[in-house]
Amino acid sequence: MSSQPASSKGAATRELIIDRAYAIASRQGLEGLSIGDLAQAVGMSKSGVFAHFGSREDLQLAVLDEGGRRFGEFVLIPALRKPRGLVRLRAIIDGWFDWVRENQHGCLVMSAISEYDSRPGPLHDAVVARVQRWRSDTTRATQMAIDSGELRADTDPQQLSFEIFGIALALHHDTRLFDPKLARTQAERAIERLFAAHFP
Amino acid sequence: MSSQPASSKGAATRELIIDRAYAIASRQGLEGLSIGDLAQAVGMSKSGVFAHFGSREDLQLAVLDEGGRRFGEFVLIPALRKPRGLVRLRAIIDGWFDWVRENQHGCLVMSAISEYDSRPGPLHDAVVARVQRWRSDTTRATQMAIDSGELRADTDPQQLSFEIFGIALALHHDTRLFDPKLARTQAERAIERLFAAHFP
DNA sequence: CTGAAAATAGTACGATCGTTCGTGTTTTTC
DNA sequence: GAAAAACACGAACGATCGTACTATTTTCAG
Repeated sequence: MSSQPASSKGAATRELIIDRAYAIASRQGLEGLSIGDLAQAVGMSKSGVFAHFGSREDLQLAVLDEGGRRFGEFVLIPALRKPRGLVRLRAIIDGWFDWVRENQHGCLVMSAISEYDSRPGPLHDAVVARVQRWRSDTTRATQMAIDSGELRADTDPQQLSFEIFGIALALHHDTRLFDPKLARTQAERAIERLFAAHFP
Repeated sequence: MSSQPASSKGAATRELIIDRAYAIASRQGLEGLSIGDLAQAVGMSKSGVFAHFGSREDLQLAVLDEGGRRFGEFVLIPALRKPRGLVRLRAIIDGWFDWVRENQHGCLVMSAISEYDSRPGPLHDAVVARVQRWRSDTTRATQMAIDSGELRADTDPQQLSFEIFGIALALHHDTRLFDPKLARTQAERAIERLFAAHFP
């Protein structure tokens, strides 16, 4: 798959750079991503790497974008292939939980949220836009589960997705700081209790 | 108040340094705290500030400690003056929620969690120990509410405090990225629903 | 195959980082 | 008030940061 001619050499190495940058930033955060380290990781000169992006900030934006893209491909895309309603909503949640497990070393977007939540600038805006989109995707899936009658009609989809978000955050948190398996169990139990309270 | 002789000049300026450092690190994170900026903030020379701590890491540890201390003083201490049981547990949660509101610019401990959750070292260990203590405090308060019969006897206190933690994380998250007031309302509703599911 | 264009390397810059060291000043102790 | 101890300063260090500028190499179209 995706063995396109890659248009040009430059575009190909740019992809390589972003790939390595994603790996680094997932562990060190976008602020901990330096062009020197990155150049060494791809086996290029600093200036060679730098030339692909007008500035460090543009590089960070590109890497953040890649992070959001990978998350979407791992979680949202598969879920969208499921039928609307509770099945899809559960697919989103399960995919999200799996994502947390697969990325125990660190999730780029999550780190970015903490890094830029109260630091104005293009990166802050990009992070907010990303998270907002993701939240509204979840809310939309919740709304569909209400429309299909699988969740009670008086369910507030925004409230529900807020709480789902909280459980995912707690899972993310405990996975890193404490015991991943226990955290997963607790998160799943929390989700079940949450749904149970909203069944018709 | 607190016009103690401050033991010595050195201890007094050390307190001043940590106070300014706390303010900076709350916004920029402990990794974003530089000795140069800090020196300028306290009106001292870099080396003068540095001399109070053997290393930057020791400074960071001291600031983290101060952060935990302030959180404890704001949230836990007042709650411990309430009677055991649901009242105290609610005091913990309310205090926590208030803390998030009062620290919209940024919470040092929360930032530290993200910064060191997957970076080994003394700071990681200190963060984990702090959060672990806080979690067990919450769990203990939950257990007391079970013992008093205000929550169902089959309630799992660890599970419950996991979910409370998640709601607080979501509140923290949405307060920074989205609308603080809406987030607070959603968090409170989530707590009520959570308790309602565990009432006898 | 050739010439233009794109991609990469090399070098150097000013700034800032944490840290060390020697010296001077202030505080504490007797 | 003098001696001792604590404290603060200023300069300098090696390292690394992002970035600019100029060559050199590589790619691609005709």
